[in-house]
Amino acid sequence: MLMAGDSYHHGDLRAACLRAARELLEADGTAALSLRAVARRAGVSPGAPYRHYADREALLSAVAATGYRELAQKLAEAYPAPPASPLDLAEGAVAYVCFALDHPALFRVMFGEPCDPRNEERVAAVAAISSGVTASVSRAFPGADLGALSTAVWALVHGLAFLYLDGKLDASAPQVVADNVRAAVTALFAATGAAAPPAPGGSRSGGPWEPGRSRSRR
Amino acid sequence: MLMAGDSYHHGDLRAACLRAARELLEADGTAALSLRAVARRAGVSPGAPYRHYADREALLSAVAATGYRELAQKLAEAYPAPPASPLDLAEGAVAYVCFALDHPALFRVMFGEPCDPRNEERVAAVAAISSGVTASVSRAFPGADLGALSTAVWALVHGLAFLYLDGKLDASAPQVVADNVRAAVTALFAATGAAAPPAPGGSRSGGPWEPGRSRSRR
DNA sequence: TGTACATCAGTGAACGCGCGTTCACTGATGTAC
DNA sequence: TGTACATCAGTGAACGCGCGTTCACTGATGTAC
Repeated sequence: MLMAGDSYHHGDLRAACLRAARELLEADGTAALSLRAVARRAGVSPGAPYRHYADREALLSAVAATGYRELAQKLAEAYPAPPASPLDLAEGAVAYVCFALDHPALFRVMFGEPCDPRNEERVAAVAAISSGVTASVSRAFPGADLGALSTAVWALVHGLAFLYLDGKLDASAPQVVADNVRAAVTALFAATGAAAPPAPGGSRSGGPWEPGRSRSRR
Repeated sequence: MLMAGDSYHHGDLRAACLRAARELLEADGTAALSLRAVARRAGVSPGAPYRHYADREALLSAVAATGYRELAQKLAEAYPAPPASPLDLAEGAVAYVCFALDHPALFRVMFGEPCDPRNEERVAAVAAISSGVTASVSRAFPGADLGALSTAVWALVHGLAFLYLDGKLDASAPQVVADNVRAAVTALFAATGAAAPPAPGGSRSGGPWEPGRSRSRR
């Protein structure tokens, strides 16, 4: 009878490898994850992971998939209950960028190297993010060219994440990042018109985001 | 007396290493560039590059710098003589994405891994791109919150490049990419108002980009 | 112009390393009777 | 319940590899006189 953490041989080495890989990424901050290091960390011989993963690439894809799922989760949490306005998208952007900065090495595994398109788990997890973005955009901008606009919004957010990750933008403090991400998203919308519902008593164009009016974040 | 390609010892090994590195990136398509491979390709012993680069990291930064400069060049070429409208930004986006797809491995060296912020050449080359974007944005959107909007535009374009590079978006044909990039950028502007100068006789919102009206590209 | 010398770019062998992957094996677990 | 067997997760040693980097050296080039 299997029990978590106390089972047949090692137990669930498949999951243990994923955990070890994630820990290594957090600890060493490097995206150069090796199978041997994972095995070592999982307390297992170098050959053991091959019982569960065909090769290094397969493990990497599985790790990436856990990251995609976690990111999707964070995005879902970032929106207020019915996500409805363009400004809600800014909160999604903040969540996306924060995820990247909280897990830089993982993020690079997810997006920083060519990925194996034949790994179904991976493809499915990415599709979930993509369709989540599309759903949010469709509610924030009813009637827009959904495909093109979703692509643009995802790209905007994704690009912000990478630029922060690379140190191309000031990522010195989480609050600074959050404010600047909101400002960037807002500026893009503000520059081109007045998509957002008018703020009570506030002009929206070009001004900095007012922290006092911050949206529903936990 | 030094002459190009016929000089003191090897000649200009510093430049030859850069060339070899670029060739390897193009040929092998991998961003895992090794000093030894570069030396081999340059027809020189493994230790030779150390006369010109302190270590692998230094060579990588120098390679990245050539990439930044080349990208800046391409961006400059993408704009019509006085870049003035938001739609011109779409052409810049197309150029940026095309550069990434034309040089995927190089692009990943430039942006796909943590970069050494103490390499001055590298920092300067990045700053050139950043300020180029800012200049264009300031002309396309006079009066906007320049800092935030430039960040947003760069991020948008940068994110598009990465999503295409990762296969997250359909990159099957250059023309498809160009059209979709224009559509994405246009959709973002269109969704939020009417920033672009009205096209003669054309509604702008949500529709696909009309190829016949293509902007000044060479 | 010729000679002696200093410089320094490139050589090639060597170092120690960690890697991915294979493979015959062992031994714990589950199962058939 | 007990025994014989089949399964298969994990072992540990080994393979061949390419890597970054060092180092004493050599020999072509430039320079001082």
